Amino acid sequence: MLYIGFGTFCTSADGKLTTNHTFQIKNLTFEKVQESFQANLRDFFSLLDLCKKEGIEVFRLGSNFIPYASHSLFRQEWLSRLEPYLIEAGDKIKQNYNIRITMHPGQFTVLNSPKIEVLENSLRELKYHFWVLDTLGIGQDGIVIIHVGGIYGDKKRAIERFINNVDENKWLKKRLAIENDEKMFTAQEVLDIAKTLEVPFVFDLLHHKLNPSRFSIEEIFKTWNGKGIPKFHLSSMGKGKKGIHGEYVNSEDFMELIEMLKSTGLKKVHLMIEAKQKERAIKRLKEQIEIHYR
DNA sequence: ACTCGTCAAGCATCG
DNA sequence: CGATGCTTGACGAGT
Repeated sequence: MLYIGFGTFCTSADGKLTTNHTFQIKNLTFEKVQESFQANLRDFFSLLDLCKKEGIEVFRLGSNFIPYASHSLFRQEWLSRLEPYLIEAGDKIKQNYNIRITMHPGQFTVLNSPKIEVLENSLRELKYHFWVLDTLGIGQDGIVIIHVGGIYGDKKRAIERFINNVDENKWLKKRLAIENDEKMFTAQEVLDIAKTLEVPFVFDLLHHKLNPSRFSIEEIFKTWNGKGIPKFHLSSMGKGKKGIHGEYVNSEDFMELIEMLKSTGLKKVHLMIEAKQKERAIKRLKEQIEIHYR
């Protein structure tokens, strides 16, 4: 029997709670940073309460948790001033919640770019994400997920560059995880990279359907050694253009993923539900699954 | 009181 | 070669 723990991210379905409070860069001061951060921290705990109530086992913290933390105008001493709040928050999480915390930097984080400044910015962004999780005292299963990046006219070299850049920054391997995307790098290609680098591979079913390849599902599990319960992304197509996340998740898409996983004999997986209706989508899916299983 | 365009960042694709 | 989509909250300008 396969047990599934569900996950949600960043905000509540009603839009009232978010860990992405921010402001415009032209207004950057420590006071503005602290103001947004405190709002994010407050909503973070409300969201953790919501997860507890709904039986949600994974939460992805928004990248704007500390706005502009990797920007060149952001002073490093500001992080030290926020550190005590994060340590306190981390203790609270450990005491009161049993939840996995992960992060997922935006599309600007590109580790295989041929442009040195893009790579440097990406490393700074990842360093910030790692610092947040480290300071909160999050364990090894607190992964930071990114995509492989661009192709730049030569996919083979783009992959080599990704591998070299991670190898030259070994600290990345502590939390880095990589995901297949809907246009460029297929599940097969990302899985190969993950095996080479010994970082976990996060399989996204919707991306795989838009950008298909052949791969072994058993190989995915091996990449998770020591990095917690294998994590997958599930979403359904929204109306209109392809690639847009739907409001909810179809139980057909869920069943498709489960069929892939079932044969492997795995006991437990984490399923990040990427749907606009967030916890409501999880609730609805759980109700639909009950019907399927009975 | 509201709607609308703009904002740190990268990439590929489309016209 | 310039605009657009990915994604999302804040905010200032305009109505």
